[in-house]
Amino acid sequence: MALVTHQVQGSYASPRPLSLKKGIESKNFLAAFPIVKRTDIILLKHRSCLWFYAINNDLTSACNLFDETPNRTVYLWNSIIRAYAQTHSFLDAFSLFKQMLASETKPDNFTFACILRACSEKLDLEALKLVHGQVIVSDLGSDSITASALVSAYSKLGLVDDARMVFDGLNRHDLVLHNTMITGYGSCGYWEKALNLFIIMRRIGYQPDGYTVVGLLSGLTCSSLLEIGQGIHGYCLRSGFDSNTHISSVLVSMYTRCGCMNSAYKVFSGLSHPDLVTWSALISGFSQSGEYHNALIYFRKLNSCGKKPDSVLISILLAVTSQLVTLAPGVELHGYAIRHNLHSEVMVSSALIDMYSKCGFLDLALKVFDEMPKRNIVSYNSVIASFGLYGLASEAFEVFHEVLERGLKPDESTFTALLSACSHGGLLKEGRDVFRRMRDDFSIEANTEHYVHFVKLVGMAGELDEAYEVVNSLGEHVDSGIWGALLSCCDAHNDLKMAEIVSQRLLECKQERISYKVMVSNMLAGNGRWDDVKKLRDELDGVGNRKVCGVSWIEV
DNA sequence: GTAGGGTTAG
Repeated sequence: MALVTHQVQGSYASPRPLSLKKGIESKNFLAAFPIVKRTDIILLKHRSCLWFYAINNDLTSACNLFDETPNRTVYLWNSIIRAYAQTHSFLDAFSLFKQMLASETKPDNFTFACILRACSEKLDLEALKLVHGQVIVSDLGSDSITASALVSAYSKLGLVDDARMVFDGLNRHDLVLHNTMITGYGSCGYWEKALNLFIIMRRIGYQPDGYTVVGLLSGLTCSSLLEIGQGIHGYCLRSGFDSNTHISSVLVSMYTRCGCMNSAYKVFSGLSHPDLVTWSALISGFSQSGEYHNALIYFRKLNSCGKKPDSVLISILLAVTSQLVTLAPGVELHGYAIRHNLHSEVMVSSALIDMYSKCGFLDLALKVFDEMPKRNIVSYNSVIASFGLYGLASEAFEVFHEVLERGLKPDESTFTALLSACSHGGLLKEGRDVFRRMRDDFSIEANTEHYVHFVKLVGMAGELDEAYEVVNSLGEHVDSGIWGALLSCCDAHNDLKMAEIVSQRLLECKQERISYKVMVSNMLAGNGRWDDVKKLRDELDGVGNRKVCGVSWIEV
């Protein structure tokens, strides 16, 4: 009772009992008990019962027992805080932590580890900084358990430099700290830094374990890093890690990202008992490499093994069905999600919005969006993209304003969706404004997709010189897709002169593509420049691409 | 105290 009457301070509410996600069956209770040999039976009884209640979805009893315990040890505080944190009742966990700070019992390194994890899971940087301050006040800044929790928390919030500062502030680094820092680098995309730290770790004499290889593998995201991934895979085989499903899933995922589906499949088929995550990694791999039918085939195989999809796999499959523009399986998945109470999960709903809008049912997509109990930036992005897809740019902007009103932070995809909407809707002024605000107000640097949409927007509006200047300002290493966008604008406006300039630039950048040549060839033909068409035809002949030479080829 | 699959971006 007393626990519920604790003061509400700041935004932290009083703890309330909630069900635990992963309860342990009662029958395992006795087997899991430690052997009792010593004195403080009452305390031990409280401690054990509290633990028993906590793991059996009975936080009310756990709370009551906690309140009744006269001398609350650190262990007891940690147990109850952990119980709330594990059910994602973060406000309750924080509230208890504050009460603990005010009590006679001071938090130890395990309390901080638990509360720091809660900060990162809640993506609460403000709380993380406050707790970090408390760590220093408590003189636990050099403790390896607290430090690894800090490194992990900062990394999960994308603040890998802050994580490194914590790491560097320690005199001695154990294996877990190295692993945590390597994982931080890997998950933030700094594969080189991860490898450098790995090399240092090896020099010190640490033997890499499963956590180390997972951390390293997670940083390998493109085909140029395939060789490094293969090297790490070799190490896994030599170390006998290949039967570990965690590591296998990461290997499948790494090979997929590196564009090597054959190797991904080999890793998967080498497992005698792949679990749901490994199956999902494979199916996602097929989806990402455009093998949508294989994705569905392996989903059926998974079903025949008696395994049932969870919300992640449903989201993957919905993305597959939206790519295939096949409504029926998408609706079936929606039904399955409803029956298993997964339809309200943000990830599933966002994938449903995308699926319905791509299959031509914007109204159903909006219905899913309206009924979502919780939304995040991805769900907003999905609905902005949906409006854009249907040419409803002003509606897309309305949703964008709602994002800002709700205090959500727009990301790269938000601006891709908005610029795409402007491009489809021909909103030149608004598009220019968004492109500027993205950098000035939201500190997001334009990526290839942003430029493709922006160049198309400006170019299609007839401002070809401006569009050219935008692409030209990007220098030599500009993605050919951006030049391609400009070329299609030249085609739309039949500006052959500009198209030839663009072709020349593509040639200089060694980024010529057959499709671009075909486009220029068609434009030349349209303008009666048959000699130039023939020249292009000969070039294409030379590389065996005569068949792709489009309309102009037939007319020649 | 550290690890797996992830929905949006034509």
